[in-house]
Amino acid sequence: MRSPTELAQVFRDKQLKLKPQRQLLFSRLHQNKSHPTAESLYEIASKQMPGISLRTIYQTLGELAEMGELQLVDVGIGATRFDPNTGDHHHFVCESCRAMHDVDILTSPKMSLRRGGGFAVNEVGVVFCGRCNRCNHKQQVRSPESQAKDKASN
Amino acid sequence: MRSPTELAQVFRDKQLKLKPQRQLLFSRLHQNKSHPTAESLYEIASKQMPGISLRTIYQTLGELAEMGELQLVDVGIGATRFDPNTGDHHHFVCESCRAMHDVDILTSPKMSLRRGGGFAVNEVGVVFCGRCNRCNHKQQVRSPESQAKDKASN
DNA sequence: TTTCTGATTTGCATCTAATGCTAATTGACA
DNA sequence: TGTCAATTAGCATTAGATGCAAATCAGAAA
Ligand SMILES: [Mn+2]
Ligand SMILES: [Mn+2]
Ligand SMILES: [Zn+2]
Ligand SMILES: [Zn+2]
Repeated sequence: MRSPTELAQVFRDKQLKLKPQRQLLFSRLHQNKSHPTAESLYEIASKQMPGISLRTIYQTLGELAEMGELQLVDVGIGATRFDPNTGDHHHFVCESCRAMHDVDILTSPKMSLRRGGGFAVNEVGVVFCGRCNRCNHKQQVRSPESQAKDKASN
Repeated sequence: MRSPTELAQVFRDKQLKLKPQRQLLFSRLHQNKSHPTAESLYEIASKQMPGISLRTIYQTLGELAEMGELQLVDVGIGATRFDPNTGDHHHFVCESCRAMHDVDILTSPKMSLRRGGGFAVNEVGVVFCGRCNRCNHKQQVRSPESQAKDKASN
């Protein structure tokens, strides 16, 4: 995803308004490696802009995704994650704390794309599911509630 | 997944009752390659047993999954799919009609398992997303409503 | 065969994640 | 400064799924 300033330019060029809500999200997303959900961004954004609407978060994230600035990652467990890293990579997700980490691509794009038994393949997603080091050490499985609070970042 | 008769035995051994609802689902699931959702199984089962509850479908599918007789496949688009094929394989899903097809494993298990940047990986899921041949031919994108009706099978 | 009892089913409430809708607000430009 | 389309925010609604408790029933025991 481009830098907040570059994005601002893009938005201006498209006659889109530069509301503070957007600018805030641009900055919270830029170089964010935490793979946040809409809700987690909402919590973070609310600290700096109390009263911001969750609806706006969804709205803006949707726009950015449509513009190709964000990648949507849905691993089938919990909510959709938003990833400003639009490069070709995959993900590991901890089934205990739900933290998500990048996994640099292992499968050669050649092998993965354009093969699927004779179908037109647009996208290949690889998800590694397991336990992160941190969760592996503490024995306890943490409650889904406490998990949500992990991904503060940026 | 085992055959209906084998499953019946397993259930008896565990002092679980052999209700007709279960037997019906056993038979609708056995060797079913359509990767049905709970709802689609509900529709199918309702034809033979009007009045069967969707809650029971979810219940029974959950039990079978917990017993390792079914594989849950969640591709992040639409509902969870249930797969009686518990072998090591992956999936192609058509983003137009949502049909799901098996993709025989391409990644060597060695390469995929036990690698993810230093995490304990339990499972690797590969999802190919695109358009199936049928949808590729007809231009039109079909409505999500009409799509649901494809997966009649067994 | 009848009785008894815990397993099962079912309907309904509830939940999470997300989207639809619309009135109120506001940035940008004339 | 006024205008107006873009944007926001609040609320309703949806899809998919699970929690809960009363009613039902398979099958062991008598
Ligand atoms: Mn990533
Ligand atoms: Mn399969
Ligand atoms: Zn973890
Ligand atoms: Zn298709």
